[in-house]
Amino acid sequence: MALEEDSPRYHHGNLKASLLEAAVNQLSEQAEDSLSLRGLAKAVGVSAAAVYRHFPSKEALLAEVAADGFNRLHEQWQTCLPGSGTAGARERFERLGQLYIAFAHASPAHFRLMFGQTDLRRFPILAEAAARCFESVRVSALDTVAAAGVDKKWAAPLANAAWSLVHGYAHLSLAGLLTRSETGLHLPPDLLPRFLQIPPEVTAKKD
Amino acid sequence: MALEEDSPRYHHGNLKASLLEAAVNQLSEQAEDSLSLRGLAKAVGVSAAAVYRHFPSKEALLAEVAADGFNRLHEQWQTCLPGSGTAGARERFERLGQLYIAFAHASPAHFRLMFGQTDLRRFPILAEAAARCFESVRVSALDTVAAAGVDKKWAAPLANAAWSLVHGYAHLSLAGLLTRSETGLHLPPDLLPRFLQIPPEVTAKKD
DNA sequence: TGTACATCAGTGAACGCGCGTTCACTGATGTAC
DNA sequence: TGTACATCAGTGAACGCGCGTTCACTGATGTAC
Repeated sequence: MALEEDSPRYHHGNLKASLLEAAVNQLSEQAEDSLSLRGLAKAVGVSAAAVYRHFPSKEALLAEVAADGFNRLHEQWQTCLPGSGTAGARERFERLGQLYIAFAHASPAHFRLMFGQTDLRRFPILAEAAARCFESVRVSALDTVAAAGVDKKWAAPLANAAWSLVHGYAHLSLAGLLTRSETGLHLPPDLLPRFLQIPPEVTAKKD
Repeated sequence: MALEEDSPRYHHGNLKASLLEAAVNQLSEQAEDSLSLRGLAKAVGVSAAAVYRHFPSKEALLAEVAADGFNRLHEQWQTCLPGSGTAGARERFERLGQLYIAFAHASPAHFRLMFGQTDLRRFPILAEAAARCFESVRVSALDTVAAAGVDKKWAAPLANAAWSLVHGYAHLSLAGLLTRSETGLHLPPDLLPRFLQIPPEVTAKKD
């Protein structure tokens, strides 16, 4: 299983993973709509036709790249899902949002690919990866609402509002449209407790 | 000045406006990245080369289409800018957001074009149209903060938060990712007073 | 351990397409006299 | 009012490009005997 990156062999051995990796790399440097199958194959040092051994179409490849993004996000979220660790429900929910924005800023084109191409959602591998992330948002919102003693019926609206805020912030700040502050996020403090209509001190620091 | 829509004449007479109109029409039916200069020319009944009498490039045309979107939005906003009318500052600010979301839902592809292609921002006609809209958001936030008796320094963070919320909501609901409610927007009620840390009743109904 | 063979991940050339853009041109318009 | 002419908004053919995809193929791999 000794893989030598440099030696060009007839059988690449790891082509599918390499293509996905190359795609993610290219997305850190160029816009998501300028990803080409041929360019990807070239980057990996393989003929364009070879791609079709591993993906039925360019779209299927893109769907897997997008799914990969959701999987990375979901993995980062493991540290702040209910039942995982030190902080309280509200802190975990806030951390979810912070990681979301951090991901978008770290990989803007990847982020846009994940949310831009609605028609890619028909590939199950993407739909499922995305659903797993969205479910995490909802679960965390429910957890937060429960921990705050708020009626459960507010969990879904809270999830929508918080997710919208975070998603919009990610999108607009990437586009350079928001005012800046020294601290990074230039938002009113304590938005979440206000969503929850609880004075900040009630739920603060309960670890 | 009698323009007959149907009769094909050698000189179109109104080609630039017709091209922009055709573009907006096509955006209501197809994705923003499938707009082609040739397709547009065909839709208007003119050769592709004729487009270059009115736009130096396809990008310039797209920039004008995006600018047109901002201009439409700005025009709709005239009824709810400070100094215009019946409602209070907070109601006007909320109305801004509602019109923003309504625009996005009415013309998803146009909306995405306006915010998606950051590199189009180098066309002054677009940059200026966009800046006019963004300025309205900031002015309205400032107005709202002032009317609520909140320190002016919160105007910018409020504008960012409210705009992010609305933009994210528009984007995510277009993608079909949010939970739905009968009333349309499925969000916690009275988000804005909570942003402002004012009990709803203080600023409600002051017309 | 050595050979035959099925499997399948690769190759490279080609297809056909639609695209943005350029070019030399043509024909309608409007103004000067 | 009629003619000459400059202007310029159109035409249609062509260029060159990069794209996704297909095809007949080749060569490496691993398994059966």
